[in-house]
Amino acid sequence: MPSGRVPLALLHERVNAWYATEGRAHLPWRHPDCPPWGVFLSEVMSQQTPLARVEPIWHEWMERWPTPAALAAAAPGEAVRAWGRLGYPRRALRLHEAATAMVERHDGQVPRTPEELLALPGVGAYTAAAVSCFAFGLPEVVVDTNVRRVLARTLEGKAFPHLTLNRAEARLAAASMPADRDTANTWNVAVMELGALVCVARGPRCGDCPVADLCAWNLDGRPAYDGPPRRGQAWHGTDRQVRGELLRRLRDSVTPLPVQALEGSGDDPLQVMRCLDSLVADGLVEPLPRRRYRLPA
DNA sequence: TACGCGTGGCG
DNA sequence: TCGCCAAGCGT
Repeated sequence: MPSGRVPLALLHERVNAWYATEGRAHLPWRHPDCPPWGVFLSEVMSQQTPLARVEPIWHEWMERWPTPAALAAAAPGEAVRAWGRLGYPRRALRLHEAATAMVERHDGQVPRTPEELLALPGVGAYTAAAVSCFAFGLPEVVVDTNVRRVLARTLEGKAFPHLTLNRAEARLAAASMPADRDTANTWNVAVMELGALVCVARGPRCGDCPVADLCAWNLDGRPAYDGPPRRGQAWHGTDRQVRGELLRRLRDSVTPLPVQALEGSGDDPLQVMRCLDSLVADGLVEPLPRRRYRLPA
């Protein structure tokens, strides 16, 4: 439960002022001339992915596919190939599908409202709100992992939020929004940035924080996290690893690969074939006659 | 609601 | 070293 003791107006003022001087204004999708399509791309690419890895891929995509129509005209497999090692490659496929939907339903434009954005593949509550706000200036409630952590600490005095975003937390985020539209738009990006640069998960830099003297967690002596265990993500020997290796081989080949060239993608042959089937089912891989495979044309 | 989904860097 | 974490989404 929020303490109700943190003065929100002061919180907004401090965080927004901090962002004006310390925020990464050089990020290309934050440039005033960046089109909504560039913002849209950056948001999908940034899902569960550090920005440092996103930036070079973003530049390549914007040069190659500067509009939704340009991407929609390409083969989906080319989007998967250009995705490189960004991770979660289904996002590349969904971007291609979203671009197609923009051409068919939105006159080739990125839609403006959260409702329209939510209807696009690969767009959830966070991305819809972020694009509405950052590309079009609508004061939506933008809640990502950074915002959740900052609010958990400053308002609730906890080291980390719950494992999953629940209704009470969404209410808290909405209630913590500035009433003024311009202030709200800056707040959305500024509080995210504070979580990304200062109020980080491990080793928070409270000495550099503009609201350390208001933060319930800091004022309470930064008590350790005492909630349920935060489950890690298995990797070695998992389907994820095998799928990643299969896709890496297919990305690196200009021509279709025979199944023999893919068999060594894991230690368990049955697992490799199961993963290959799952990639086909996901639309990330296209099967050809004579047991050959390629990225979808 | 809980889980599966890539990849790589950092403490 | 190795587990944790990163501008989440779909089922």
